[in-house]
Amino acid sequence: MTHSDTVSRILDSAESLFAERGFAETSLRSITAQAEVNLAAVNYHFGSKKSLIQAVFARFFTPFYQMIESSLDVHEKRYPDDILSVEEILKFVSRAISKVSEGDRRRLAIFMRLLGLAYNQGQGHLRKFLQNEYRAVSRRVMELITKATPELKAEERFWRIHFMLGAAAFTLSNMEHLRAIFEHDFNAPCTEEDVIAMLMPFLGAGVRAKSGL
Amino acid sequence: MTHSDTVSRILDSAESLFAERGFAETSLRSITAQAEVNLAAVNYHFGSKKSLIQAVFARFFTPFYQMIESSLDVHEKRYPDDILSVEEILKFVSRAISKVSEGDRRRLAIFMRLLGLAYNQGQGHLRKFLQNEYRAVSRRVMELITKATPELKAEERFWRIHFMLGAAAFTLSNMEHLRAIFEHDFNAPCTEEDVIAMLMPFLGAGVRAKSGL
DNA sequence: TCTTAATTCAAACGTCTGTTTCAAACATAC
DNA sequence: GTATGTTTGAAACAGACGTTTGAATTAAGA
Repeated sequence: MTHSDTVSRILDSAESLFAERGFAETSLRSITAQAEVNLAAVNYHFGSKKSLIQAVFARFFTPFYQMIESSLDVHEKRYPDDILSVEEILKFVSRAISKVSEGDRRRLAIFMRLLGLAYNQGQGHLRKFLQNEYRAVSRRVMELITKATPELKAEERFWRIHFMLGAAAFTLSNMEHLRAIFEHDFNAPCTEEDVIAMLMPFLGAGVRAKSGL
Repeated sequence: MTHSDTVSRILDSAESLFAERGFAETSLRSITAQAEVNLAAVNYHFGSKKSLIQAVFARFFTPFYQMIESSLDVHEKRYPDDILSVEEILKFVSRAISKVSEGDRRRLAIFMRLLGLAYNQGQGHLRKFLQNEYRAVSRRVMELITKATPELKAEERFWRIHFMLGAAAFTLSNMEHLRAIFEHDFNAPCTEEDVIAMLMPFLGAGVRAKSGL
């Protein structure tokens, strides 16, 4: 068993258990048991539980943000001065998410669940960590949205961006529960892609709503 | 110190600490310390930590749902057969929230934070508890929304209701953080009422968006 | 006032937590 | 093969946790 094998086995187990139970509710012992590695391996390779949590996020978010960056670069090179619509911007984001979680169906749900947890657990440590770590990309997306919604006052745009983030994070992070309820109520299947396809026009119409001020 | 005094002191402390840190991250010792009561009082009066958590929610949600129920009753008696718009339905809900948290500014934030946590912590125990406990009222609101959006297919309405719930729960439960960011970025004050006023048209436009199917 | 029940209190219980220790096993280079 | 640095392993650590106990205190009714 090579070094990186142990590390990634820990990350795999931590990722799924964190998404399933939350951070405080997941013990290092349950992680190392599922990963079939020694308990001490976590502190040896990551230093602490806190650092492990950050490492789990970094493994998710770094390729995600890189994907957005590069696809935006490609687009801007091909169509300079093109102004994207909100829906098109969201498409870039959702495509990046799909690419990152490619192959493993479960990873999309995990990704979103972790995003939701980052905002709701641990007194905001994770939120601050992510904000500092990926400031550049979020700035860039924010500026694109600003260009896409010139009619909005900056203050109102700020809030609407967070309304969008909230609707997306909440829905997608509870995707599994909600889909179960849906399939029970309607006796019909419903894929993640279906939900995302319905989410887009909701968000688009929301940001373009007549001002409430 | 009478019986109910100890009980409500525990509930007060638990409420604010849960909202601040989450459930697993809040110990009974920190709750009883802040409440200035004995540690054993929690298990004596509530039986367990789990029951205490449910009691905290019940104290919040019972008057909240009763407020909605009664105000809807009044309205339907005065204007039978009146079909409410989505915005009007949301007004009923938000007014009920305001009434319940009347007096204490902090309670609105706590209320929402708890709602967000209920969906994101503890493997969904709380979500199920709330769903079972307050099934009647949520059904009633759902039916009103159905009447308000006859053009939507039932499946799409299901998801849009949850998109709304998500945007509201996420935004309002992170209200304190978001307001801090806002006031830093814009050097301008921003009240809870301002945010809610901006949230309404966003949600209204979202549910009325052209179908994405 | 005496009795009885309800409540508070300090202390302890057993269990689980993240972390540390240090020897054993491993890999790598000379 | 020996020496060196890296990784694993079993065990133990100290501390925090929710819960229980049983005696002390308070409140209430007859």
